Amino acid sequence: MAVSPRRPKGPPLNALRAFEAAARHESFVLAANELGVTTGAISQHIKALEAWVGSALFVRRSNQVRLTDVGRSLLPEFVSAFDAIGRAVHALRSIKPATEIHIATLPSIGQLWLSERLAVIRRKFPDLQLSVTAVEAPPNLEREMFDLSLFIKEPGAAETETVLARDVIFPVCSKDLARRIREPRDLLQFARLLDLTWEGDWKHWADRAGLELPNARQVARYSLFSLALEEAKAGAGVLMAHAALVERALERGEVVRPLDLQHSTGKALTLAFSPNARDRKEIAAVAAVLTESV
Amino acid sequence: MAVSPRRPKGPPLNALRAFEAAARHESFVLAANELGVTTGAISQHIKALEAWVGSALFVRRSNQVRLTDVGRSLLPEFVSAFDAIGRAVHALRSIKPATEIHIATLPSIGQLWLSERLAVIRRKFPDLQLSVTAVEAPPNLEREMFDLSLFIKEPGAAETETVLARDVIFPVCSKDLARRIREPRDLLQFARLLDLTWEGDWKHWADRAGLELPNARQVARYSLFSLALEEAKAGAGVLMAHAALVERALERGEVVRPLDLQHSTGKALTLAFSPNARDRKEIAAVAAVLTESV
DNA sequence: TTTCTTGGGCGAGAAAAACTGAGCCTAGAA
DNA sequence: TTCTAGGCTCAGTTTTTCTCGCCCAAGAAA
Repeated sequence: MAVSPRRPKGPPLNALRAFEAAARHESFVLAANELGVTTGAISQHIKALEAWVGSALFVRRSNQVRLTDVGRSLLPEFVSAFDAIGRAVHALRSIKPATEIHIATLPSIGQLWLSERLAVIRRKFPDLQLSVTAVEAPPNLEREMFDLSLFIKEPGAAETETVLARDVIFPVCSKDLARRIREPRDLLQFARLLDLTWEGDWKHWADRAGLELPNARQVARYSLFSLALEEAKAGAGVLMAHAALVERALERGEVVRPLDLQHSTGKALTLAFSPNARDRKEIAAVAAVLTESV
Repeated sequence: MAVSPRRPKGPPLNALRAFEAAARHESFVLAANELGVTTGAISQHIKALEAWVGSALFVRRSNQVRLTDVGRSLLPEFVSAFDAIGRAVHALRSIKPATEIHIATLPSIGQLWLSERLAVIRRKFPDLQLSVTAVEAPPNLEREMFDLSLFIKEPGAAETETVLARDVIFPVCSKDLARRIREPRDLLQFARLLDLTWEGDWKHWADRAGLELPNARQVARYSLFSLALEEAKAGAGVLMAHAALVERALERGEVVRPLDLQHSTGKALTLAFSPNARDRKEIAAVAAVLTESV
């Protein structure tokens, strides 16, 4: 009889996780980003996994990776498996009262909306460690170790999300500039400021205003909304602003609304809860402060 | 705003797996055995995980570990999460035709029943790598990387299992001894041989035979059925045998049945399939040989 | 009682895995 | 044409994981 010394081993769990992330994003860079490692690490995990199965999971195309058909067919099973792990880990986390709360949000929301509310929360709950992580896209809260996330997005299921405010956009600029603006057409004399995250905002608002936008040179793009806002304060041009992000600047008079017309994007500033978060009193308390502060 | 450099990390996946196994068995030794590592490794994983949560998952009681209540409440979620992982990994494995087939079985079944059939299979499918792992208890085939398992057990769901033969027990001994046996009572003059795995066999058969077993000295226990069988061949006593395990020895006349009376244990020699195994032609072929050989 | 056995803890060192960083490559965009 | 984005590999390092040896306590056996 053939002796087989030990039980046959499965593939390394970390490689499976790397595969799941890479397959979901169909990109090593995004996967690496999600898992907080370099692409090299992902690449090696995938390679190890492919060696284990003896079959390619991705096709490498110089500039990008694509899932093979088998790879793609495997994906749903892996996604739900790691969702299950995520839920289990959340359950594990929730056996102790939270002393540290992790919030994920857009950089701009973090700086312009959350920041001052966070100060309130810290004052109210001095024992709580709050951490805010700026990420570009809403994380999967079943999976990742955030307790709350705050994004401007299409509202989803009510059990896991609370809508804080409808998302509304309108132009803002410095007082100086505003004096020279009477009607939408007047905006065109100034540079249009915009955040790369919301590239289409100007178009949406212009459509609503019946304004034709020349596809002009006169556009300044910023990778951060707050940068664009600073520029607007300084009179560099007109910024298409999201209400939640400029409420403070408007109150302070640092920028003004030259025109009343505003446009509802259909999205909303939305607070999302990780599994179990609603049942954990510290997290619920933080969420309550955020909700009531609107 | 508090800067939180990276995304909050979850606990190490391997620690979760260690917890799942340890919690399921409520024993570090068994968990270590299942995962193919030492207890020390398990111990460290658990410690790391407890540090991560900040709360005890097990209570250590010098001679054993017990799950805490919270630990126990977490278990089902972890079990199903790792089952999901197991299924995903099986799916992953099955994208390539099998070149290596792993079978789990009892040591005694491996030696006395499977061994010669394996030879047939090897002859028939020379390209196939067969590996047989001897384990004490039927592994969870959703989880572990076996393709087939072969055990004497209560038959379960028909989709994942095939019954090869009802489990029947009866006494066997050498020809010499058999000459001095006419009725059940005569057995008592000889040593009773038994395998630790089936400690209760003598009792069951004796009940059926209406025989009173003195709780005698005259019992020789072996950790391997095949050892006990060798002893029986040598005339050291009477062995309570399982039909499947002595069929060959009976054919060869190495042992004989001194009495006709046999007892059905209600269990069966059962071939179990891992997920997907039935759809993989190499595995199905191997299973067919085993099934037809009965 | 004493002794043995079993299951687990702890620490040091070894082994294995995972990660990073630099340099290279290609396709498509500017 | 050049630049950029996304990926690959390889070497070297860091981190994790594992083993090994020794200790301990409780319960079983003697």
